[in-house]
Amino acid sequence: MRTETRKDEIIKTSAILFKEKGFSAVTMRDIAKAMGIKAASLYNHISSKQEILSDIIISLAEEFTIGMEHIMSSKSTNIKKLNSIVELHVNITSSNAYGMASLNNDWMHLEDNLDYYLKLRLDYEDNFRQIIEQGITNNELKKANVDVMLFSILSTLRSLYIWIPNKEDLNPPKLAADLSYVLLMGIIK
Amino acid sequence: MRTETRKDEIIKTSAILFKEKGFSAVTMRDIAKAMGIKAASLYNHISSKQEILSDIIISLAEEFTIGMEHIMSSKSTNIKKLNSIVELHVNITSSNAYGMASLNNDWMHLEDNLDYYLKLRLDYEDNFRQIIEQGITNNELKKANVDVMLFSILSTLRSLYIWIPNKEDLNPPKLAADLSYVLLMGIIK
DNA sequence: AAATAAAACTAACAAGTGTTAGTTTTATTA
DNA sequence: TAATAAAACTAACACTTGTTAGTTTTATTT
Repeated sequence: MRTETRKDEIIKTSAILFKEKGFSAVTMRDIAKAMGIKAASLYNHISSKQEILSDIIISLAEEFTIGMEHIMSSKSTNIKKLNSIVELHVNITSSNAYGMASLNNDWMHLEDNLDYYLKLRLDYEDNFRQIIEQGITNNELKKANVDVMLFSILSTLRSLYIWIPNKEDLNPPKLAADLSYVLLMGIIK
Repeated sequence: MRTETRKDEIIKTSAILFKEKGFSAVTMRDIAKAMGIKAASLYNHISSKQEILSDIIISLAEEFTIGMEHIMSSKSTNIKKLNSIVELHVNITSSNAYGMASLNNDWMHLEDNLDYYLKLRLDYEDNFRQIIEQGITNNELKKANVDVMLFSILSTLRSLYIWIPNKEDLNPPKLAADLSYVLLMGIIK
């Protein structure tokens, strides 16, 4: 179990601040103050403000990519795959809700890693769409507008970071189950 | 039909830039350059950068409030009310997708109007929740987790601004119908 | 205890920030 | 056409930004 470095603490603290005000509105002096040190001292551990953002976002994007690869290579029904995607989002978001805010809102401020991030995101969405399409082909899913289905589920999952920190008594498996139910079965009786 | 003032143009241009990079990352010089003038000239029409943001967000928030008031006072079924909410979001978002980005991502940078905005948002959510609860009471809706239902629908509707500008051939009534179907009926056959 | 490494500090920089004051140009009205 | 109003301009301000250089303090290792 890797012990937490000072750099990890900086990234964690930054993520909290980034979620509150966004990357651009948080200064190095804000981050330093939150850690009880001076801004210049941060540079003993990180090389730039940009690196902090990049670390937060890319590590999360790669977590999603790995999770999706597992799901794609599994031999389950498409509905079960959708359930797994919901679980993936709930799990990642509940262990790092602050970082998810940056992933969602500040990805455009990536510099060196912007193209890489965009590729990971596009691949993820393509896999997601494929699962839905196969679900329709296999008569598991309704023959409705694929893009609307994809957009609707994905935007709910992407917004989880707004919601999760407020649930004090968070039970990830239960939340995933409730969410899957509503997203897949709808709300009409 | 009110003709567009220079101030309106500034707000429109700003909203486009705010959507791209967020309020904090856009400078008065960026806005001016996009309009082909100098930053100082903006101040003949607006009193501060803050005022631009406030105008964008508050006018939209009030549109939603008015729309919700109409829906609440109508004597339709709760399912029809939910359909109307979907339409409300699709209509407002398709006529001002750029502004919706600020409403969603930059509300925390409001100063004088922050409390007012938060009150409008809270009232809106309370009305939305009430419709869902009454729908369950009346046996129109499934007896599932109310917060999950609310969160799931609302976060999809709030994310519409990301999606709508990409649909070149946008047909708002059809989009609203497709969305309502997926959100209310689910995707499982 | 001496030597080394880690992590903080102070001081400063060059560039960029929102905004103001005062002036000139352009468009509208009398 | 003269007077007025609208909208642009230049120049500058006080402050904040990310970051660097060089130094001192604190902690770890030999």
